[in-house]
Amino acid sequence: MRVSKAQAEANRARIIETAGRLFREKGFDGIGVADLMKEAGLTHGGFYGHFASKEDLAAAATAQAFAEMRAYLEKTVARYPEDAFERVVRAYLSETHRAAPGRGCVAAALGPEAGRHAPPVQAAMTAGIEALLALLARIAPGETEAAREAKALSALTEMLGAMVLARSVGDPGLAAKILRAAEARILGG
Amino acid sequence: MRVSKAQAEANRARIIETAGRLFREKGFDGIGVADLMKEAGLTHGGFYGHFASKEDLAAAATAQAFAEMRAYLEKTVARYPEDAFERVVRAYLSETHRAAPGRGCVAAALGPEAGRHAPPVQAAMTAGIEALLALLARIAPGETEAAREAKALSALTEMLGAMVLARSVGDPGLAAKILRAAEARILGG
DNA sequence: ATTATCTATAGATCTATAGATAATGC
DNA sequence: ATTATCTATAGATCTATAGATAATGC
Repeated sequence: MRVSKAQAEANRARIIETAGRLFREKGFDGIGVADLMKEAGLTHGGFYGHFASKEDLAAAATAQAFAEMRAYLEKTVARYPEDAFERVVRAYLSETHRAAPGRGCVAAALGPEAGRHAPPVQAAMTAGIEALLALLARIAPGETEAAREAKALSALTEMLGAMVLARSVGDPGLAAKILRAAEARILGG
Repeated sequence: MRVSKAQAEANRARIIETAGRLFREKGFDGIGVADLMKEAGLTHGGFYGHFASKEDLAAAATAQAFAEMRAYLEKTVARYPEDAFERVVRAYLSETHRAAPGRGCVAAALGPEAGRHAPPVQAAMTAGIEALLALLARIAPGETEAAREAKALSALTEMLGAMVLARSVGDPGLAAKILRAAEARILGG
Protein backbone atom coordinates (compact mmCIF):
# COMPACT_ATOMS: atom_id res chain seq x y z
CA MET A 1 0.00 0.00 0.00
CA ARG A 2 2.92 2.31 0.63
CA VAL A 3 3.93 4.61 -2.24
CA SER A 4 7.21 6.40 -3.03
CA LYS A 5 8.19 9.67 -1.42
CA ALA A 6 7.61 11.47 -4.73
CA GLN A 7 4.21 9.83 -5.12
CA ALA A 8 3.26 10.80 -1.57
CA GLU A 9 4.18 14.40 -2.35
CA ALA A 10 2.07 14.25 -5.51
CA ASN A 11 -0.82 12.82 -3.49
CA ARG A 12 -0.55 15.68 -1.04
CA ALA A 13 -0.60 18.19 -3.88
CA ARG A 14 -3.66 16.49 -5.39
CA ILE A 15 -5.49 16.62 -2.06
CA ILE A 16 -4.83 20.37 -1.86
CA GLU A 17 -5.90 20.96 -5.44
CA THR A 18 -9.06 18.86 -5.05
CA ALA A 19 -9.89 20.66 -1.81
CA GLY A 20 -9.34 24.04 -3.45
CA ARG A 21 -11.93 23.19 -6.07
CA LEU A 22 -14.47 21.48 -3.80
CA PHE A 23 -14.25 24.10 -1.02
CA ARG A 24 -14.92 26.86 -3.57
CA GLU A 25 -17.81 24.88 -5.06
CA LYS A 26 -19.46 23.67 -1.86
CA GLY A 27 -18.03 25.80 0.93
CA PHE A 28 -15.62 24.71 3.69
CA ASP A 29 -18.46 22.93 5.49
CA GLY A 30 -20.09 21.59 2.33
CA ILE A 31 -17.63 18.74 1.79
CA GLY A 32 -16.25 16.24 4.31
CA VAL A 33 -12.77 14.76 4.59
CA ALA A 34 -13.98 11.32 3.45
CA ASP A 35 -15.65 12.55 0.25
CA LEU A 36 -12.76 14.87 -0.43
CA MET A 37 -10.22 12.04 -0.22
CA LYS A 38 -12.42 9.83 -2.36
CA GLU A 39 -12.50 12.56 -5.02
CA ALA A 40 -8.69 12.68 -4.85
CA GLY A 41 -8.56 8.90 -5.30
CA LEU A 42 -7.43 8.10 -1.77
CA THR A 43 -9.03 6.73 1.37
CA HIS A 44 -10.34 8.67 4.34
CA GLY A 45 -7.77 7.55 6.91
CA GLY A 46 -4.83 8.50 4.74
CA PHE A 47 -5.68 12.15 5.10
CA TYR A 48 -4.16 12.59 8.54
CA GLY A 49 -0.74 11.54 7.34
CA HIS A 50 -0.73 14.69 5.22
CA PHE A 51 -2.57 17.22 7.37
CA ALA A 52 -3.09 17.75 11.09
CA SER A 53 -6.74 18.67 10.60
CA LYS A 54 -9.34 19.70 8.06
CA GLU A 55 -8.75 23.31 9.10
CA ASP A 56 -5.06 22.86 8.30
CA LEU A 57 -6.04 21.75 4.79
CA ALA A 58 -8.44 24.67 4.46
CA ALA A 59 -5.58 27.10 5.02
CA ALA A 60 -3.29 25.28 2.56
CA ALA A 61 -6.03 25.08 -0.09
CA THR A 62 -6.85 28.78 0.28
CA ALA A 63 -3.20 29.78 -0.14
CA GLN A 64 -2.75 27.44 -3.12
CA ALA A 65 -5.90 28.68 -4.85
CA PHE A 66 -4.63 32.26 -4.60
CA ALA A 67 -1.24 31.15 -5.90
CA GLU A 68 -2.93 29.63 -8.97
CA MET A 69 -4.86 32.84 -9.54
CA ARG A 70 -1.65 34.85 -9.38
CA ALA A 71 0.07 32.43 -11.77
CA TYR A 72 -2.81 32.93 -14.22
CA LEU A 73 -2.44 36.70 -13.96
CA GLU A 74 1.34 36.55 -14.42
CA LYS A 75 0.82 34.45 -17.53
CA THR A 76 -1.57 37.08 -18.91
CA VAL A 77 0.92 39.83 -18.15
CA ALA A 78 3.71 37.94 -19.90
CA ARG A 79 1.62 37.13 -22.95
CA TYR A 80 -0.23 40.44 -23.36
CA PRO A 81 1.96 43.09 -21.74
CA GLU A 82 0.13 45.94 -23.50
CA ASP A 83 -3.43 45.30 -22.32
CA ALA A 84 -3.04 42.89 -19.39
CA PHE A 85 -5.28 44.94 -17.11
CA GLU A 86 -8.17 44.99 -19.56
CA ARG A 87 -7.84 41.27 -20.24
CA VAL A 88 -7.77 40.41 -16.52
CA VAL A 89 -10.86 42.52 -15.84
CA ARG A 90 -12.77 40.98 -18.76
CA ALA A 91 -11.81 37.46 -17.66
CA TYR A 92 -12.83 38.12 -14.05
CA LEU A 93 -16.21 39.49 -15.09
CA SER A 94 -16.89 36.77 -17.67
CA GLU A 95 -19.81 34.33 -17.71
CA THR A 96 -17.21 31.56 -17.64
CA HIS A 97 -15.91 32.76 -14.27
CA ARG A 98 -19.41 33.25 -12.87
CA ALA A 99 -20.38 29.71 -13.80
CA ALA A 100 -17.21 28.06 -12.47
CA PRO A 101 -16.63 29.10 -8.84
CA GLY A 102 -14.54 25.96 -8.26
CA ARG A 103 -11.80 27.35 -10.51
CA GLY A 104 -12.40 31.02 -9.83
CA CYS A 105 -11.62 33.78 -7.34
CA VAL A 106 -11.25 32.45 -3.79
CA ALA A 107 -12.41 35.69 -2.21
CA ALA A 108 -15.65 35.66 -4.22
CA ALA A 109 -16.38 32.03 -3.36
CA LEU A 110 -15.21 31.85 0.26
CA GLY A 111 -14.55 35.38 1.53
CA PRO A 112 -17.39 35.63 4.04
CA GLU A 113 -16.82 32.07 5.25
CA ALA A 114 -13.08 32.51 5.72
CA GLY A 115 -13.73 35.23 8.28
CA ARG A 116 -15.45 32.65 10.48
CA HIS A 117 -12.56 30.21 10.35
CA ALA A 118 -9.33 29.79 12.35
CA PRO A 119 -6.48 32.32 12.09
CA PRO A 120 -4.46 30.33 9.50
CA VAL A 121 -7.36 30.42 7.03
CA GLN A 122 -7.91 34.13 7.65
CA ALA A 123 -4.18 34.78 7.25
CA ALA A 124 -4.12 32.92 3.92
CA MET A 125 -7.09 34.98 2.71
CA THR A 126 -5.49 38.25 3.78
CA ALA A 127 -2.13 37.42 2.20
CA GLY A 128 -3.83 36.27 -1.00
CA ILE A 129 -5.83 39.47 -1.34
CA GLU A 130 -2.84 41.71 -0.63
CA ALA A 131 -0.72 39.89 -3.20
CA LEU A 132 -3.56 40.18 -5.70
CA LEU A 133 -3.83 43.92 -5.09
CA ALA A 134 -0.08 44.34 -5.57
CA LEU A 135 -0.20 42.44 -8.84
CA LEU A 136 -3.19 44.43 -10.12
CA ALA A 137 -1.42 47.67 -9.19
CA ARG A 138 1.46 46.69 -11.50
CA ILE A 139 -0.80 46.50 -14.55
CA ALA A 140 -3.51 49.04 -13.68
CA PRO A 141 -3.59 52.28 -15.69
CA GLY A 142 -2.43 55.45 -13.93
CA GLU A 143 0.37 57.99 -14.03
CA THR A 144 1.55 57.62 -10.46
CA GLU A 145 2.05 54.60 -8.25
CA ALA A 146 -0.64 55.91 -5.90
CA ALA A 147 -3.08 56.25 -8.80
CA ARG A 148 -2.40 52.68 -9.95
CA GLU A 149 -2.84 51.36 -6.41
CA ALA A 150 -6.13 53.20 -6.08
CA LYS A 151 -7.28 51.85 -9.44
CA ALA A 152 -6.31 48.30 -8.41
CA LEU A 153 -8.29 48.61 -5.17
CA SER A 154 -11.38 50.04 -6.86
CA ALA A 155 -11.23 47.42 -9.61
CA LEU A 156 -10.95 44.51 -7.16
CA THR A 157 -13.73 45.94 -4.99
CA GLU A 158 -16.04 46.29 -7.97
CA MET A 159 -15.13 42.94 -9.57
CA LEU A 160 -15.61 41.07 -6.29
CA GLY A 161 -18.91 42.81 -5.57
CA ALA A 162 -20.18 42.17 -9.08
CA MET A 163 -19.28 38.48 -8.95
CA VAL A 164 -20.84 37.90 -5.51
CA LEU A 165 -23.94 39.84 -6.56
CA ALA A 166 -24.24 38.07 -9.93
CA ARG A 167 -23.93 34.66 -8.28
CA SER A 168 -26.47 35.64 -5.61
CA VAL A 169 -29.29 36.45 -8.02
CA GLY A 170 -31.09 33.58 -9.72
CA ASP A 171 -31.99 35.55 -12.84
CA PRO A 172 -29.22 34.99 -15.44
CA GLY A 173 -30.26 38.16 -17.27
CA LEU A 174 -29.74 40.31 -14.19
CA ALA A 175 -26.46 38.51 -13.45
CA ALA A 176 -25.15 39.33 -16.93
CA LYS A 177 -26.26 42.95 -16.58
CA ILE A 178 -24.40 43.26 -13.26
CA LEU A 179 -21.17 41.90 -14.75
CA ARG A 180 -21.33 44.01 -17.92
CA ALA A 181 -22.08 47.19 -15.98
CA ALA A 182 -19.08 46.63 -13.71
CA GLU A 183 -16.86 45.98 -16.72
CA ALA A 184 -17.97 49.24 -18.35
CA ARG A 185 -17.31 51.23 -15.18
CA ILE A 186 -13.82 49.77 -14.59
CA LEU A 187 -12.61 49.94 -18.20
CA GLY A 188 -14.71 52.83 -19.45
CA GLY A 189 -14.27 55.37 -16.64
CA MET B 1 -46.03 23.30 28.44
CA ARG B 2 -48.41 24.46 25.76
CA VAL B 3 -48.54 28.24 25.12
CA SER B 4 -51.22 30.48 23.62
CA LYS B 5 -51.65 30.91 19.88
CA ALA B 6 -50.28 34.45 20.13
CA GLN B 7 -47.28 33.24 22.14
CA ALA B 8 -46.62 30.46 19.62
CA GLU B 9 -46.62 33.06 16.86
CA ALA B 10 -44.20 35.21 18.85
CA ASN B 11 -41.99 32.16 19.41
CA ARG B 12 -41.93 31.48 15.67
CA ALA B 13 -40.96 35.10 15.00
CA ARG B 14 -38.20 34.90 17.61
CA ILE B 15 -36.82 31.71 16.02
CA ILE B 16 -36.65 33.48 12.65
CA GLU B 17 -35.02 36.57 14.11
CA THR B 18 -32.48 34.53 16.09
CA ALA B 19 -31.71 32.45 13.02
CA GLY B 20 -31.30 35.58 10.91
CA ARG B 21 -28.65 36.83 13.30
CA LEU B 22 -26.84 33.51 13.90
CA PHE B 23 -26.83 32.47 10.23
CA ARG B 24 -25.25 35.80 9.28
CA GLU B 25 -22.70 35.48 12.08
CA LYS B 26 -21.78 31.81 11.69
CA GLY B 27 -23.06 30.76 8.27
CA PHE B 28 -25.98 28.45 7.48
CA ASP B 29 -23.87 25.43 8.44
CA GLY B 30 -22.19 27.11 11.39
CA ILE B 31 -25.11 26.76 13.78
CA GLY B 32 -27.32 23.73 14.45
CA VAL B 33 -31.04 23.55 15.13
CA ALA B 34 -30.49 22.60 18.78
CA ASP B 35 -28.19 25.54 19.58
CA LEU B 36 -30.40 27.88 17.60
CA MET B 37 -33.50 26.90 19.58
CA LYS B 38 -31.58 27.17 22.84
CA GLU B 39 -30.55 30.72 21.87
CA ALA B 40 -34.23 31.47 21.20
CA GLY B 41 -35.14 30.09 24.64
CA LEU B 42 -36.86 26.95 23.36
CA THR B 43 -36.02 23.27 23.10
CA HIS B 44 -34.71 21.40 20.11
CA GLY B 45 -37.77 19.24 19.42
CA GLY B 46 -40.14 22.20 19.35
CA PHE B 47 -38.53 23.45 16.18
CA TYR B 48 -40.37 21.08 13.86
CA GLY B 49 -43.76 22.36 14.92
CA HIS B 50 -42.79 25.67 13.33
CA PHE B 51 -40.74 24.64 10.32
CA ALA B 52 -40.61 21.61 8.03
CA SER B 53 -36.81 21.67 7.97
CA LYS B 54 -33.72 23.73 8.71
CA GLU B 55 -33.63 24.70 5.03
CA ASP B 56 -37.20 26.00 5.36
CA LEU B 57 -36.06 28.23 8.22
CA ALA B 58 -33.03 29.37 6.22
CA ALA B 59 -35.34 30.69 3.49
CA ALA B 60 -37.65 32.41 6.01
CA ALA B 61 -34.70 33.95 7.88
CA THR B 62 -33.13 35.23 4.65
CA ALA B 63 -36.39 36.87 3.55
CA GLN B 64 -36.96 38.38 7.00
CA ALA B 65 -33.43 39.75 7.23
CA PHE B 66 -33.89 41.52 3.89
CA ALA B 67 -37.25 42.86 5.06
CA GLU B 68 -35.57 44.37 8.15
CA MET B 69 -32.91 45.95 5.95
CA ARG B 70 -35.60 47.49 3.74
CA ALA B 71 -37.48 48.74 6.80
CA TYR B 72 -34.29 50.43 7.99
CA LEU B 73 -33.85 52.09 4.61
CA GLU B 74 -37.48 53.24 4.49
CA LYS B 75 -37.05 54.76 7.94
CA THR B 76 -33.99 56.66 6.73
CA VAL B 77 -35.87 57.88 3.66
CA ALA B 78 -38.77 59.09 5.81
CA ARG B 79 -36.53 60.85 8.32
CA TYR B 80 -33.96 62.35 5.96
CA PRO B 81 -35.69 62.73 2.59
CA GLU B 82 -33.06 65.17 1.30
CA ASP B 83 -29.91 63.09 1.72
CA ALA B 84 -31.21 59.55 2.21
CA PHE B 85 -28.85 58.06 -0.40
CA GLU B 86 -25.74 59.54 1.16
CA ARG B 87 -26.81 58.41 4.64
CA VAL B 88 -27.54 54.87 3.45
CA VAL B 89 -24.16 54.61 1.71
CA ARG B 90 -22.28 55.93 4.75
CA ALA B 91 -24.13 53.54 7.06
CA TYR B 92 -23.46 50.55 4.80
CA LEU B 93 -19.74 51.34 4.58
CA SER B 94 -19.36 52.07 8.31
CA GLU B 95 -17.08 50.30 10.77
CA THR B 96 -20.21 49.47 12.75
CA HIS B 97 -21.63 47.48 9.85
CA ARG B 98 -18.33 45.74 9.15
CA ALA B 99 -18.04 44.63 12.78
CA ALA B 100 -21.65 43.42 13.08
CA PRO B 101 -22.45 40.97 10.28
CA GLY B 102 -25.23 39.43 12.38
CA ARG B 103 -27.28 42.61 12.00
CA GLY B 104 -25.99 43.65 8.60
CA CYS B 105 -26.46 43.03 4.90
CA VAL B 106 -27.55 39.46 4.17
CA ALA B 107 -25.91 39.42 0.75
CA ALA B 108 -22.53 40.40 2.21
CA ALA B 109 -22.74 37.77 4.95
CA LEU B 110 -24.38 34.87 3.12
CA GLY B 111 -24.40 35.61 -0.63
CA PRO B 112 -21.90 32.97 -1.76
CA GLU B 113 -23.39 30.37 0.57
CA ALA B 114 -26.96 31.01 -0.50
CA GLY B 115 -26.07 29.99 -4.04
CA ARG B 116 -25.27 26.51 -2.77
CA HIS B 117 -28.60 26.09 -0.98
CA ALA B 118 -32.04 24.91 -2.06
CA PRO B 119 -34.22 26.98 -4.45
CA PRO B 120 -36.28 28.69 -1.68
CA VAL B 121 -33.14 30.18 -0.13
CA GLN B 122 -31.86 31.30 -3.53
CA ALA B 123 -35.26 32.78 -4.35
CA ALA B 124 -35.32 34.72 -1.09
CA MET B 125 -31.84 36.07 -1.83
CA THR B 126 -32.80 37.09 -5.38
CA ALA B 127 -36.03 38.77 -4.30
CA GLY B 128 -34.23 40.56 -1.46
CA ILE B 129 -31.54 41.95 -3.75
CA GLU B 130 -34.03 43.07 -6.40
CA ALA B 131 -36.17 44.86 -3.81
CA LEU B 132 -33.03 46.49 -2.42
CA LEU B 133 -32.01 47.70 -5.88
CA ALA B 134 -35.50 49.14 -6.48
CA LEU B 135 -35.37 50.99 -3.17
CA LEU B 136 -31.90 52.37 -3.83
CA ALA B 137 -33.00 53.53 -7.29
CA ARG B 138 -35.72 55.63 -5.64
CA ILE B 139 -33.19 57.63 -3.62
CA ALA B 140 -30.12 57.53 -5.88
CA PRO B 141 -29.03 60.75 -7.61
CA GLY B 142 -29.71 61.03 -11.34
CA GLU B 143 -31.85 62.96 -13.79
CA THR B 144 -33.52 60.00 -15.46
CA GLU B 145 -34.96 56.78 -14.08
CA ALA B 146 -32.36 54.84 -16.06
CA ALA B 147 -29.55 56.91 -14.55
CA ARG B 148 -30.85 56.34 -11.03
CA GLU B 149 -31.17 52.60 -11.64
CA ALA B 150 -27.60 52.47 -12.97
CA LYS B 151 -26.37 54.42 -9.95
CA ALA B 152 -28.23 52.06 -7.59
CA LEU B 153 -26.65 49.01 -9.25
CA SER B 154 -23.14 50.47 -9.21
CA ALA B 155 -23.52 51.57 -5.59
CA LEU B 156 -24.74 48.16 -4.41
CA THR B 157 -22.00 46.37 -6.37
CA GLU B 158 -19.33 48.57 -4.86
CA MET B 159 -20.74 48.54 -1.30
CA LEU B 160 -21.10 44.74 -1.32
CA GLY B 161 -17.63 44.24 -2.76
CA ALA B 162 -16.08 46.64 -0.27
CA MET B 163 -17.79 44.94 2.69
CA VAL B 164 -16.84 41.40 1.63
CA LEU B 165 -13.28 42.54 0.91
CA ALA B 166 -12.97 44.49 4.17
CA ARG B 167 -14.24 41.52 6.18
CA SER B 168 -11.90 39.15 4.32
CA VAL B 169 -8.69 40.96 5.22
CA GLY B 170 -7.37 40.64 8.75
CA ASP B 171 -5.66 44.03 8.80
CA PRO B 172 -8.13 46.60 10.26
CA GLY B 173 -6.20 49.45 8.62
CA LEU B 174 -6.60 47.97 5.16
CA ALA B 175 -10.27 47.20 5.89
CA ALA B 176 -10.92 50.84 6.80
CA LYS B 177 -9.07 52.03 3.69
CA ILE B 178 -11.24 49.77 1.48
CA LEU B 179 -14.47 51.11 2.99
CA ARG B 180 -13.44 54.77 2.84
CA ALA B 181 -12.25 54.47 -0.77
CA ALA B 182 -15.58 52.94 -1.82
CA GLU B 183 -17.48 55.69 -0.02
CA ALA B 184 -15.48 58.38 -1.82
CA ARG B 185 -16.08 56.79 -5.22
CA ILE B 186 -19.85 56.36 -4.72
CA LEU B 187 -20.52 59.75 -3.18
CA GLY B 188 -17.71 61.76 -4.73
CA GLY B 189 -17.95 60.71 -8.40
C1' DA C 1 13.31 -0.62 9.38
C1' DT C 2 10.61 2.95 7.98
C1' DT C 3 6.45 4.94 6.47
C1' DA C 4 2.44 6.02 3.22
C1' DT C 5 -1.83 4.20 2.89
C1' DC C 6 -5.80 1.38 4.16
C1' DT C 7 -9.47 -0.72 7.15
C1' DA C 8 -12.21 -0.16 10.97
C1' DT C 9 -14.09 2.37 14.52
C1' DA C 10 -14.56 5.65 18.43
C1' DG C 11 -16.83 9.65 19.84
C1' DA C 12 -19.15 13.73 18.84
C1' DT C 13 -22.67 16.21 16.43
C1' DC C 14 -26.49 17.00 13.42
C1' DT C 15 -31.28 16.66 11.40
C1' DA C 16 -35.51 14.79 12.12
C1' DT C 17 -39.12 12.05 14.49
C1' DA C 18 -41.99 9.68 18.07
C1' DG C 19 -44.48 9.90 22.03
C1' DA C 20 -45.49 12.30 26.43
C1' DT C 21 -47.03 16.45 28.73
C1' DA C 22 -49.79 20.20 30.01
C1' DA C 23 -52.06 24.44 28.96
C1' DT C 24 -55.23 26.62 25.65
C1' DG C 25 -59.57 27.28 23.42
C1' DC C 26 -63.86 25.49 22.05
C1' DA D 1 -60.26 17.91 22.41
C1' DT D 2 -56.67 20.22 20.46
C1' DT D 3 -52.02 21.54 20.06
C1' DA D 4 -47.48 23.93 21.30
C1' DT D 5 -43.71 22.35 23.55
C1' DC D 6 -40.68 19.05 25.79
C1' DT D 7 -37.96 14.69 26.52
C1' DA D 8 -35.70 11.10 24.44
C1' DT D 9 -33.79 8.86 20.70
C1' DA D 10 -33.10 7.03 15.95
C1' DG D 11 -30.19 7.24 12.13
C1' DA D 12 -26.91 9.54 9.47
C1' DT D 13 -22.65 11.98 9.07
C1' DC D 14 -18.41 14.07 10.44
C1' DT D 15 -13.60 14.56 12.37
C1' DA D 16 -10.01 12.11 14.13
C1' DT D 17 -7.44 7.97 15.70
C1' DA D 18 -5.64 3.17 16.24
C1' DG D 19 -3.68 -0.64 14.36
C1' DA D 20 -2.71 -3.47 10.23
C1' DT D 21 -0.59 -3.79 5.73
C1' DA D 22 2.77 -3.65 2.23
C1' DA D 23 6.03 -1.24 -0.55
C1' DT D 24 9.99 1.92 -0.30
C1' DG D 25 14.62 3.19 0.85
C1' DC D 26 18.50 2.58 3.66
